[in-house]
Amino acid sequence: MRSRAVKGTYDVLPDAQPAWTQLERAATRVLGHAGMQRLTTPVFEHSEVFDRSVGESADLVVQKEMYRFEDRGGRSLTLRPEFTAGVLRAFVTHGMHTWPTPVKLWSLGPAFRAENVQRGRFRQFHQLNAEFLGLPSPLLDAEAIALLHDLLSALGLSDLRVKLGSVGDPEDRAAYNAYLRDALAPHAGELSANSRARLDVNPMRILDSKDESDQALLAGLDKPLDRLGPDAREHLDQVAQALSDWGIAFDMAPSIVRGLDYYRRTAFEIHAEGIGAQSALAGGGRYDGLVETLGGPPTPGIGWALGVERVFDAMREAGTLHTGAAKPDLYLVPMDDLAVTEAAELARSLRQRLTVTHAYTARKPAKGLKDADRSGARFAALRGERERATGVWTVKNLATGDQFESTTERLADTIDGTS
RNA sequence: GUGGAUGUAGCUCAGGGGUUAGAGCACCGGAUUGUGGUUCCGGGGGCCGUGGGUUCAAUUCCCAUCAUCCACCCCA
Repeated sequence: MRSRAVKGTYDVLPDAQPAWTQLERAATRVLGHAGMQRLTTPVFEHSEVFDRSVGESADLVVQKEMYRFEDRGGRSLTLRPEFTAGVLRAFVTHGMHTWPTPVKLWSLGPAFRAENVQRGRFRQFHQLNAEFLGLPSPLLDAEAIALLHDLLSALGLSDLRVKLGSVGDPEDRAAYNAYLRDALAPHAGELSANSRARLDVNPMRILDSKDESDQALLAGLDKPLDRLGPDAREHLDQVAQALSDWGIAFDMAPSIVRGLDYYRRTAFEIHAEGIGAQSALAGGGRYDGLVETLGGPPTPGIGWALGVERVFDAMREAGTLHTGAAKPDLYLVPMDDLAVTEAAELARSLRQRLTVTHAYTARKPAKGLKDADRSGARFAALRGERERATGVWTVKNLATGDQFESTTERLADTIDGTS
C-alpha cells in the first residue's frame, strides 16, 4: 500500500477549493452572460468516439497516450483526453442541431492523458471547455476568442498573448503539406528524426519543431498563412477585424498548426509568462465537419479548451488566486458535560443562518478558546455552570477580544450584526 | 522514451563513515481547575525512499532501482 496519489494526479485540499469556486463562478457569469449553457458529459466514452474524431494522420502518440480499457461487457472505453469529441457526441445524441443556432456549451471537468508529467502537465488534468456550434460565421470565431479572453481577464490575468492563425481549408492544408513536402524532401537528411517521420504523415507539424536546424530549413519557406485560399483568408481577416473592433489585442501567428486532423481555418492559443515551459493556457480552433464525422448532420463549429492547472498557476503568479479553507462564523465551547449536549443542539439550530462548529467534549476555557482560534472562527461562545444559571452563552470576538453575554435566542442576530 | 537535480519527522530543510540523527513550523501536554493568539517548559513522533555492494562499522561512500521536481520529447 503506497500512500501516494498516482503519478500525474493530485488531491485538491480544502485550502485549494476556493480557486475552483472562483473559476466556476467566473465561467458561469462570463460565459452565461453570453448565452452559453453548461453541459456535463461522462468522463469516458466508447473508444470509437475518440478514434473517429482524432483522424488518421494524427501522430500515433495521440493513440498511445489515451487511457483505454475494456469493461466487463467487452466494450472498449476510453477516458476522455479532451472534451470536444464527447461534447459533440452529446450534441448528436440529443439532436441539438434542432436547438436555436448557435448552440453554445461550456463544460468543466477532468481529462486524462498518459503523458510524462512536468510543471503544468498532469495525467489527470482539468479543462474548462467551450463549443460554439451551428454557424460558419467568423463573428462566432471572434466571439469564442473574446469570451476566452474575457474569462481569463475576469480571473485577474492581464499579461496574456493571444495568437491567431489559420490552418486553412482542407484543400489549403493539403496544398501546403504538398508544398512543404516538396520543399523539404531534398533536405530530408538534415531534418531531425521526428520531423523526417512527419514529412510523410503531416508535414505541417514540422513547423512546431524546436530543433534549430529544422527551423533553419523552414526559415525561407512560406508559412501556412501565406498560402491560404481566398475563402479561408477572408474568414481570418474578418475574425481579426472583429477582434480589433472589440479592442482585443492579438498577434498574427503565421505558423500556428494543430496536431489533430479535424481543425480547419481559425486556430488560436493564449499564452502566459512565468509559468514554466508549458505556457499555453488555452487553445482552440474551428472544426467544421467533425459533427458529421461523429454521425450527426453537417454542422460547423468552433471551440476552445482552457487548462485549469495552468490557469491556476498563472493566477498564483498574478496573485489573484483565491485560497484558504472555509472558516466557521462561530465555535461553541462546552465547559461541562451538560454543555456538550447544549452546544450540539445550539449548533444545529444556528446552522440555518451561520456556519457553526463546536467541541465534542467538555473543554477548559483556555483549551476551548484555543480550539476556537484554530478553527478560524470569528466568534467563540462558551457555556458552563455559570452561563447556565442565567441562560446565556459567553460570547467572545476572537479578533478584538471583546466579550459579552447573549441568550441562545439572540445569538445568531448578535453575530450576524457584528460581522 | 531521454537528460539533470533531489529523496532525512506531518511540512520546509540542515547534517554527517563511528554510541541514543537535528532545527524551524505543525501536533500533544503543562505553566493556566473560567479565557485564545504572544511567551516559557516538557512530550510524542524517523526501516535517513528501497535493494545490493565496499567497510570492523553505511543514514553518510559506490551501484542499481523506485519516486518526486524541472527540462527534452509530445501536446487533443
